[in-house]
Amino acid sequence: MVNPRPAELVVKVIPEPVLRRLPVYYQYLKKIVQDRPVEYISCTRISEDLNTLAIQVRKDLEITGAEGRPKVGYKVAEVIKAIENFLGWNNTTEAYLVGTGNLGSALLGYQGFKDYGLNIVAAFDSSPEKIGKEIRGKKVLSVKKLPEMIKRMGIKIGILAAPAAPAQELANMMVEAGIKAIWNFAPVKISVPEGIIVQHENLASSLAVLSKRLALLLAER
Amino acid sequence: MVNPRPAELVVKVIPEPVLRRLPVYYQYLKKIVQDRPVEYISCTRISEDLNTLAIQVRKDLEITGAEGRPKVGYKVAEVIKAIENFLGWNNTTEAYLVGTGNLGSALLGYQGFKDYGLNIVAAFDSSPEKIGKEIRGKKVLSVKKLPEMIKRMGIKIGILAAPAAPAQELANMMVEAGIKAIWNFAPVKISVPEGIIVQHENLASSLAVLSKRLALLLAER
DNA sequence: GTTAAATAGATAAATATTTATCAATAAAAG
DNA sequence: CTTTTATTGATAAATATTTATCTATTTAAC
Repeated sequence: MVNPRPAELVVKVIPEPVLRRLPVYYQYLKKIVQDRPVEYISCTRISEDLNTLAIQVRKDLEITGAEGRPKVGYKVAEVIKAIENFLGWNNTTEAYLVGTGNLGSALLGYQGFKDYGLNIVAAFDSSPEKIGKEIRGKKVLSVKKLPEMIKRMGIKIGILAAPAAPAQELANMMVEAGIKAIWNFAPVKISVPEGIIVQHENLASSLAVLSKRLALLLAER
Repeated sequence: MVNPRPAELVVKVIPEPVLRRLPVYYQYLKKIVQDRPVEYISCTRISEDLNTLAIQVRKDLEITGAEGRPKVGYKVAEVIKAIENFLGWNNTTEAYLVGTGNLGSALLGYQGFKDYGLNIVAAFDSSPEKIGKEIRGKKVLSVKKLPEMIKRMGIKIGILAAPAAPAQELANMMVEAGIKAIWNFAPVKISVPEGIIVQHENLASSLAVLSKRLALLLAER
């Protein structure tokens, strides 16, 4: 007889596609309750509205721990909570943003982050004209202060919205100072030591999918 | 004996993960040649620099039709061209942008798009203060003119950077006027008729992956 | 020349992810 | 109260994607 591993050690690894779909349900359900009070909703209904398969929705929700009732469906509020808890969006995480160009400014002004438990508390830039000013209500500090501030405030997430050229160096600086996760919007792959998380955000990747699909579409007939 | 399908009808469908990786190679290779003139590069080298597996790189490049030589590797310039051709980035596609808030403005100012064969030729907004002005050098027109302009210019790609609320309506308007592909940055899933492409860009999805991985990292030990 | 090394290309195996099927359950209809 | 229906939850199958193995080829070193 084989001894099963103790439950604590079985770290169930969640497929990335599932993780990426959860926020879609989350946004959808939040909109649902906002538009009109709905207590229950079924996977069938969700899948029709989001144009996917009911089985997939069921599988995905199962992972969050949400439980439904036959013939009725899931309690909307419970699913929202389940997704929040599962993703760790129930309590706020503070982050620093580095680079206040077009994209950086847009990210600073994005109101949606607070729904996802993310709070950008300050921005950093190297340009003297920007340092000391405020952008979208957030203080802009000199990148020279970045390491010290990361340490002092115990910041764990860094959002990198700098140009390609200085991106790697800025990432090194952040990691050195104790950042554990970098959300990278710079159009280069950055290297980090083992144990540090990098989430690469690449517009070009999405555009590639779009371009190819459009090309195929226009080519057929 | 089974008759194989004629070659023209065998539309080889490309896995989305592959499509998403191609721009990463593309950016990497462009940077390589920019930094110093390199004629050949091997999969091994690429995989080391990008921290992936050589086999994957080889498989991915194979799809673009690039050919390498044993012991030497691929001609850098040829791979770049192969990716461009494969994704249809070799000739420019014109696009309209709808919504000139923080994100819309950032997209208007993004210089990288021209490398990917995308040219945002005009922007549309409903706010009277913005109409008639220029943002990042691009004219802002009234959304009322959107359908007419799409038809007149034969625009095929619409970039939707509006708030969630009007997103669906704007999408409808675009499709009605002849748009074939929508790059959607609004934080809602939008529905379109069969045959129209929607590429959903969801920051929350990426953040979900980051959040979960960070939570797991901080939880261990 | 001959041999060794590095690499692409082809084929096969392994793994991850999606989709389908079936059984159990609770609500609603008759 | 019984039957029907819609639904979840569990299990299984199918498909997609990644990773490994093997072979052939080309270059460079000896």
